[in-house]
Amino acid sequence: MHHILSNLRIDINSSLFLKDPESSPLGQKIIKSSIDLIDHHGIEDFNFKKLALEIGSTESSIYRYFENKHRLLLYLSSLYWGIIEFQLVLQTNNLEPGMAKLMKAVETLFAIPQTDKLSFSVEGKKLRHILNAEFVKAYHNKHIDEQNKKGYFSIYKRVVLRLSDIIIEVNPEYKFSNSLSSLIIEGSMNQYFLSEHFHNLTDCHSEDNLYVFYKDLLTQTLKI
Amino acid sequence: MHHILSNLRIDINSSLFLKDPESSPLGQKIIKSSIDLIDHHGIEDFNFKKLALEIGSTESSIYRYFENKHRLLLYLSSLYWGIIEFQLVLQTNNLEPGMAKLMKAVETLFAIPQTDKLSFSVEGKKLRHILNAEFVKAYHNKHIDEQNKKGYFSIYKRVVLRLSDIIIEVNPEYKFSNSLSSLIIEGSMNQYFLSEHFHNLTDCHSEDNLYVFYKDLLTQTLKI
DNA sequence: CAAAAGTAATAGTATTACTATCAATATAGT
DNA sequence: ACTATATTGATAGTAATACTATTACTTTTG
Repeated sequence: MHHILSNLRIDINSSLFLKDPESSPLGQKIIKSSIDLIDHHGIEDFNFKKLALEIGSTESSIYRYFENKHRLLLYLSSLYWGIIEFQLVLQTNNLEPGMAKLMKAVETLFAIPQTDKLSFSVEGKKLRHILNAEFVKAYHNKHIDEQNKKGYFSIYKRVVLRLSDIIIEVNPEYKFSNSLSSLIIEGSMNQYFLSEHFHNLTDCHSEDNLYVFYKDLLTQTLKI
Repeated sequence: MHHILSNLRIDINSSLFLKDPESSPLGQKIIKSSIDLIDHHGIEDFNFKKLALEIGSTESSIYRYFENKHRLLLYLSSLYWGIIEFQLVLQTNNLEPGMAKLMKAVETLFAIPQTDKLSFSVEGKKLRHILNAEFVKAYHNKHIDEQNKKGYFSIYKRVVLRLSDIIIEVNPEYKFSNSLSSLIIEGSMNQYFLSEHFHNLTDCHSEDNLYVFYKDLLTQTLKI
């Protein structure tokens, strides 16, 4: 039902899975190997048959953990945003409101999620790559409203709203904090994607460039 | 091979179709009805069987025009961006470089594509809705690099670069014009999407709000 | 009016996503 | 050690989808 990270727990909506993957070696292998496979071949070329082959199990066994691969992607997304949220809080909650805090938050949002204290082994770099490449597919889907109601995106939404709060602290007069927050977060995933596939549509080919781009954008936009 | 718009032609990459849909009544019905159906039910619930039923034809007949539904989506995307590009040029090429020109460009990018001078009937509002909802799926796909090489996204890319050029005119010192342009364009589609499905993650629930949000963002960011 | 092109009708294949059933194995409690 | 229970493996099968193939009918064109 949740991941333990030191003594902090990441609560993943339990209706995303049929059986908690953390609770067994097979479940843990499912998570670990699905990240490897999706990272390497993309979600479209990924299915439970291939995953079963990879971990030396069977399709039917995997179906006992997840209803389908889309739920698994939502699980991985929640895991990712849960770690990011934890890091965001950890890095910023003791800082004074202001641009320095906001930029610390932005930096944290792009950082590789720290997975070493998770109860099972997950490669943070691969997890981030999956999210950058595939997260849009997690919500651009015909069941979005129904799934949203069930809370499958709540961690992600909380992250957007937390960044929005930090924006508001910088400039309480600013009227578009939610839009700016979502623009920044969605935008960063998209800029990664562009850098990989439509190289000349972005100037940000490294985290550093993206950081500078956003720092300038935010500093100018939120000037009082 | 192209759409006639007064005397301007929108060249759509001819390898996107097997047989030009403009060239026959059936082809025109395919375009018109696919827009209606995708607009109404989304791309996931759309297939050539349903389309055939809708227009009183057969699956095999439709397959003579398009290899698959993804190509059809790419065709519709090219049609959309082609119209937008035309409008963008029309509205801005006689303006003096500067913020007024940039904001005119931004306004044009969100506007409903004018389809009345097209050689066949297409509802601009529906076409825009499809793009806002489904365009990400046109390029978040495992064949992206191969398709990009074939030029399936060239009109879209040209639009991003045109906006980037207008940004540069405002402030020639600005180092992130490509990123800013793609952020604006992708962002606007995303803000529409958020307004529809994750209401509280955006403050832009109308074109006017989005315009104000961007105007402020751009004015501040590009200040010399 | 004949040739050609375009379309309809029908059937069929391959793949994918998912379900059902039952046997084998491991684990836990007594 | 023995039984009940949970977990996984093995196998088969279903339904839907995306796409292909073939043939016949209809319309257009020279």
